[in-house]
Amino acid sequence: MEPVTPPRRVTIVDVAQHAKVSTTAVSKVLRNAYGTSPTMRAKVRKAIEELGYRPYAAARGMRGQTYTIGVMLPDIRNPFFPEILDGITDSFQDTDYQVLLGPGCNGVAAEARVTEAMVDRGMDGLVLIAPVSPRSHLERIAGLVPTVVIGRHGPSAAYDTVTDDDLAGAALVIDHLTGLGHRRIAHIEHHETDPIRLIEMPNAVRADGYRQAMHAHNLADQINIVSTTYTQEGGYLGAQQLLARPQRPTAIFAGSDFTAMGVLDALAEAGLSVPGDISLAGYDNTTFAALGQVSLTSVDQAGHHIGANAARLLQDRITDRHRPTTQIKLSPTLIPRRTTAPPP
Amino acid sequence: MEPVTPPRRVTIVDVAQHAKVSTTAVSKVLRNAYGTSPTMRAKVRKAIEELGYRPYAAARGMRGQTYTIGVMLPDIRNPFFPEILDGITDSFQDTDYQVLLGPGCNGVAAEARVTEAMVDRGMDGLVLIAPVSPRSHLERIAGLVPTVVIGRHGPSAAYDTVTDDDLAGAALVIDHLTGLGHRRIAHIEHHETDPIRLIEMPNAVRADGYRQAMHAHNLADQINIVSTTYTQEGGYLGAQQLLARPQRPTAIFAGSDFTAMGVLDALAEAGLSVPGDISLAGYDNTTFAALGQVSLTSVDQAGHHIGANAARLLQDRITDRHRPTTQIKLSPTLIPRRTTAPPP
DNA sequence: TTGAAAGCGCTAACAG
DNA sequence: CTGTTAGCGCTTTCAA
Repeated sequence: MEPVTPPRRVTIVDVAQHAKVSTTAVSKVLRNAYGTSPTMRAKVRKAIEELGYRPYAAARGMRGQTYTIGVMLPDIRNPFFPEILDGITDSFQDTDYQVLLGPGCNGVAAEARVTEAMVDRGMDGLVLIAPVSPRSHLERIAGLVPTVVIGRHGPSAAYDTVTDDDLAGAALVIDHLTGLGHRRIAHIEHHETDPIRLIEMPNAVRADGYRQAMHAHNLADQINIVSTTYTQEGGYLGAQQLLARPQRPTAIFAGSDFTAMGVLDALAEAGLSVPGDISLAGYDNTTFAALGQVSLTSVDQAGHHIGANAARLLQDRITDRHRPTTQIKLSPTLIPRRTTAPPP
Repeated sequence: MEPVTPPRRVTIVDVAQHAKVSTTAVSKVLRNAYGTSPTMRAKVRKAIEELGYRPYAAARGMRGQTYTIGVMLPDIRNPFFPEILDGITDSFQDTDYQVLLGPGCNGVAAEARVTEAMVDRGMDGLVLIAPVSPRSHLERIAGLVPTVVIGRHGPSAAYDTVTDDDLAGAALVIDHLTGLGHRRIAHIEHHETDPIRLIEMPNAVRADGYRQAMHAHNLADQINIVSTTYTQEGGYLGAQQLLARPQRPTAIFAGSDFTAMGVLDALAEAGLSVPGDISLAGYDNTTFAALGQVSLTSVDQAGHHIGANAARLLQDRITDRHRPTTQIKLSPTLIPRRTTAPPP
């Protein structure tokens, strides 16, 4: 057997003929526009129902809206991002907008490709989650399409932003650890060199928060940072480096839960127990952290809340492109679990 | 400060004027169509470059192609799906197609909404990953747009399929466990009642594979199934039910890694050690299973391979809508880790 | 090999 | 309140 050629789509013209009205009328009913009598609405609705009509987005796109929101997700594997995504999709659930995701955006080039593709497809709004693209690119995109950027510190005149307070999050961890009696607290950061990203990226802000919090606790002389990446491997290598240094830390603040997973591997390999020998905290409160076998102390960012706020900002911006940009900063909370305890 | 109104997009007309040729010429060069001289191609390419022209997908869509592939992912949280997705996107990397994901497709209604939205947006091809929709809906969609279905057993005349051999996967697990000396091997399945899904869904096939393999090992009298869901909670509840039954199993085959995570929780709560008291195997070989702290024996499905095959089938079908449908079945492999050992 | 022109389905001026 | 009509940017006959 073989698939057959698809039948011609039902168009607004078919509906108009069936309902014995003009196409304008149909269009207006579709968009709940001004100037339609209840009688006409009923007739049109009935025809739409009977014919199974659905508006063709490409044609609508040619006249302005596509009713599509694009979300750029840097890493679909990071269990933190789905929360944000849910927050976004839930907010658009009862609207005519459909949310579509751009996958595989690892790196500046891939991000550019995906964002351009979204612009080309006439999307009505964009949410960029933790983009690594240079600011100039973000602002260019935002100049073309209403855009909200999540997880990038530093305000912009071109786009709205939603961030979690990474400075406060890092402080939560250090407060928790010092409260338990730790002094030799090390940090594993995601390496960053670009001067703008050094200010704007969450990883850089977390490292900064670590430094500031250590100062605040009069532990400036204990500051001990190793610079790898926010990956399991980065955590593994980072922990090995830390263990090789003269004074072994009694606690490690890993910049992300992924990193913490690698730290756990390295510590297990070195025959060290957690939290017996070393305490460990992560960041993002991912599913990994919550697993009973892992039970990692972590910082929760309320991803759903972040996404919902981004969606609201985006809808506002779509409504009024000229309103001043808004920056929303949300507060993280600490989730203490079994990987942190008083030092030995 | 406030964002400004975006400048008018560069169109094919601008390019034509700039290059001093017709719009037809530009269109042909864009699509590498027949009937363009090298001189003309060069002129047009130069103009495109200088003006930074990008084709507007909505306009293209009105005449046929949108150069967009839609992928429906049921659960973005399942760490198995990103592998498939990578396989798909990698295959489309060097083409003009852009892959976009439909998020939040949990349940029949949500799936319908997303698939319809993709059809409305004139997508050129669809990949549906492990859809739960009734077969009739899948075939209707496939009648409208070239479609490949992943992870749904049972051939269709309307769409191509790529599946992993779940029957063989279940057998791998049972072979492994019996090889270790287990006889009382229980299974936790995802509850299914719909008669068609009972044949087509991977979870149902895995349960079937468990039964067949137990028979093959002359352990038909030991068959012990509990029916919950493929979630952490489902695993937790399933394990509790198993422990409450008269003869405690020496091994549990959980239908998914998610399920296995819940089993681990329940066993820990009951004071049972893994694999000391009970061996445990999962399915999907997700990131969870690979975590050092967990180290779960699992079945690997070669997700990247699945995705790549689906992409190839889709491209073939887009090229020729009338070719007979193809069914591809891939073979899983067992990844033994530390949660399985000989019975006590 | 090249270009003129029609039209895809929809929206929005504008006229009635 | 309702309908006529002119495009949106692109592809595709068809004629030159």
